[in-house]
Amino acid sequence: MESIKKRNTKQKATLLEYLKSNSNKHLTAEQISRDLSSLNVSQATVYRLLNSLAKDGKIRKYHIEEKQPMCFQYIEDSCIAPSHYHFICNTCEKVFHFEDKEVEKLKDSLAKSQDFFIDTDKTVFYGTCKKCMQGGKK
Amino acid sequence: MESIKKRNTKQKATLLEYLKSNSNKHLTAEQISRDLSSLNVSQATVYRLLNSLAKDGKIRKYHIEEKQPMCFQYIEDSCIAPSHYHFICNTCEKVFHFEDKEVEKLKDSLAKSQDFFIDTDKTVFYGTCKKCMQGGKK
DNA sequence: ATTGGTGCAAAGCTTTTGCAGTAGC
DNA sequence: GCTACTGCAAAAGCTTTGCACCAAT
Repeated sequence: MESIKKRNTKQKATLLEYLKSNSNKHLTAEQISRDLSSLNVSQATVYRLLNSLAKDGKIRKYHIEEKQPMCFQYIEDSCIAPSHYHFICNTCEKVFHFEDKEVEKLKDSLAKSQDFFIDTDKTVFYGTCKKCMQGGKK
Repeated sequence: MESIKKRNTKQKATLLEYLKSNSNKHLTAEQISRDLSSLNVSQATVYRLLNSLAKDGKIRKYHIEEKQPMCFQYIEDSCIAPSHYHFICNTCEKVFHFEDKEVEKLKDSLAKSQDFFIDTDKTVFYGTCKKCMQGGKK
């Protein structure tokens, strides 16, 4: 099935390098495109590459609450069994990293009872962080 | 702050009735608009009402598939704690609904250890379903 | 030399908005 | 009678796509 041979282009290399060095951020396609336009990567190519990489599991593609645009983030090569998970606060939109053994339990439970194999690297938890819960802003 | 007095219009009543009788489904704005067009509710009004109701917490607004359109669902007056969660298979992209007590445990655990209050309505689990796991990926 | 990738601009889709008319209170 | 709400259509915002050219293998 994997008959289509992919080529290594400068644009792809540029994008990957950019994503790797910004792997701690959540970037929109528009943001990425803006930053790469000076490096000779067109907007259309950015979109095409992002979709392609997401399909290959090289980057993560997701929505951050309410806002329309998709966000992308590079997935580290090394972490096959990620030791941490992601949580995004709906209010302040900050991204938190956490570790919790209950996540693994949930994973096992679902594998048994539902036959779902959760990819915790792609799953992002949404909710409210302590600060926003207390501050109680909009 | 709540100084703006809201009016009860026929359009709003029509939409709410429609959403209530379809509270088990995940509806896109486009779908809703299509169904209500014959009942004299315009598309613009549907969008305005959906946003308004979501802001008031009467309905739930979220992205389910990777695809663009937002989905909406009526929030039952009685049930504050929804009983099911969502899981999307990365391979076949189907959406699954499931119930699992471990999710609640995880929620409690994180509330205690991390001070994160997970909104399981908005959190979508990603992974691979049984069928795709067996069938081998595309 | 093949043929996948790229750039450009146009098209596509979903959602929002300006404005004038309408209807709720 | 106010003025929030609605309908219409136009506009906006994000993403995809057709086509001709370019470049990786």
